[in-house]
Amino acid sequence: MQSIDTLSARQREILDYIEQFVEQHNYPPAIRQIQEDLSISSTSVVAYNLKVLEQRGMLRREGKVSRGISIAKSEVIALSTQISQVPLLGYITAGQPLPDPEELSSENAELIDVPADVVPSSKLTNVYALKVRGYSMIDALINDGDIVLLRYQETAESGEMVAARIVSENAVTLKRFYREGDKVRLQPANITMDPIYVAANDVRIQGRVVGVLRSMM
Amino acid sequence: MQSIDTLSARQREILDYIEQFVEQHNYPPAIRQIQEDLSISSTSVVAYNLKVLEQRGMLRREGKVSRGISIAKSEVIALSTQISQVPLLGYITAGQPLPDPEELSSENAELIDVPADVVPSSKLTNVYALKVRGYSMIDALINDGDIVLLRYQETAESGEMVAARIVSENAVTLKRFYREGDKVRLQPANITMDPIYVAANDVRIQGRVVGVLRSMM
DNA sequence: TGAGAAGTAGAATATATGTTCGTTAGAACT
DNA sequence: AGTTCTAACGAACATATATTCTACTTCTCA
Repeated sequence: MQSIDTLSARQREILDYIEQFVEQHNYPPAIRQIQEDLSISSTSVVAYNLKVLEQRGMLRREGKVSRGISIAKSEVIALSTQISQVPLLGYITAGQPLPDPEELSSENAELIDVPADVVPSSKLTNVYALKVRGYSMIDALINDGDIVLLRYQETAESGEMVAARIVSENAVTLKRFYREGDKVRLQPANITMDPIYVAANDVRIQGRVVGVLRSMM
Repeated sequence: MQSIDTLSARQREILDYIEQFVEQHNYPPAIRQIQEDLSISSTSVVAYNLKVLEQRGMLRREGKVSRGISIAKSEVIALSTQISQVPLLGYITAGQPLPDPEELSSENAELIDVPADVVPSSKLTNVYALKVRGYSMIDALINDGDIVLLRYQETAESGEMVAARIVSENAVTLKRFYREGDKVRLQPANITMDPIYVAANDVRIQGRVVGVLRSMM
């Protein structure tokens, strides 16, 4: 047998063929199909090479099962690029209250993809998206048209960026949250700008900002 | 036969089973497997219902092929969530020149997912990503740690946001580009800030900003 | 209430498909 | 040259799997 990560030409050929076949048909090829399409003289040759490929971990096989071949790689892809989506529940503006995240489960909401680099799929529960309207969030480095990703939570730890509703002003704002006694300091993400201070009981946290997506197409 | 979009309980059960089976095994189930696991009395019952499901377009079958079942839906998913990734080529700071996008094809670069909502996969050619270091891009509403998506191009139309290198200052900046005679106006995305004017021949466009990803985990 | 449609049963049949096994041809090594 | 190992052959074999056919139940609706 060759060194651990070298595949013979034939093995690579077979692997590619399987990959392509699954892509096209959504089900795996039979050994005979591989044999014929690749002009291999005998099914046993295919079987032999499949065994090698399996030992190398390039694919998995289910014994005695017709077409019981699955490519390991495609599983990895399926895992790493698993469909991570959150519902886009509506708009966020300075003046309006946020849409009710109770509709999180609503099936009719549009879904948007969230790359794992922004929010790991493991932490995607209770996360929803809102589209920003207007320029009121510019001090949070968020522009008109941006999509903000919020995790629904009513409390926050100091330093987290939250969607905060200031009750007395009936305004929603995105700022970093710092609890300071019976007051709350709301600090713009833009470090060149000054914080504002609000009475703690005048602030309702509506969610934590976990990401921002901006398209400039 | 029932109305066009009504499936019998058994049909739905079978469909769900297949879906789940494929999910788990990466290859489709055999008719007998469906029969046994769902405690159906005969394979012909399964065959009958599969035929109905196929006529409804819920799945596709390849005649006489073992396990030649593929769920239509999974194809759609495969298409709509196609893997859209771009290479992360390095960092962008105010002082440093940009990494050479020639390495675009370099296979060793880390890849990051780009949701279609940010950049449609059809327009993803020549796009690469850079991670922002420092706070020099705040006037472009871009923070330390953000990931900017750039399409490589050396010219730009007025109004596009570009990565511009100001030669005399050896600085890179992200601004909206406006050509005004032999001068160039570079306008911060933050509309509350003032533009700067530079001689046209002092500006090198390094790419167009097509998106921004910000993670706040 | 009765006939046709939709669905279920059971068994037999045909074939699609994985596996086994004895051989052979080279390559690598002694 | 002899041994050993990988890779490839070809055919026979066993069985996994789809299909077919007939008969029987339920359901639907005029």
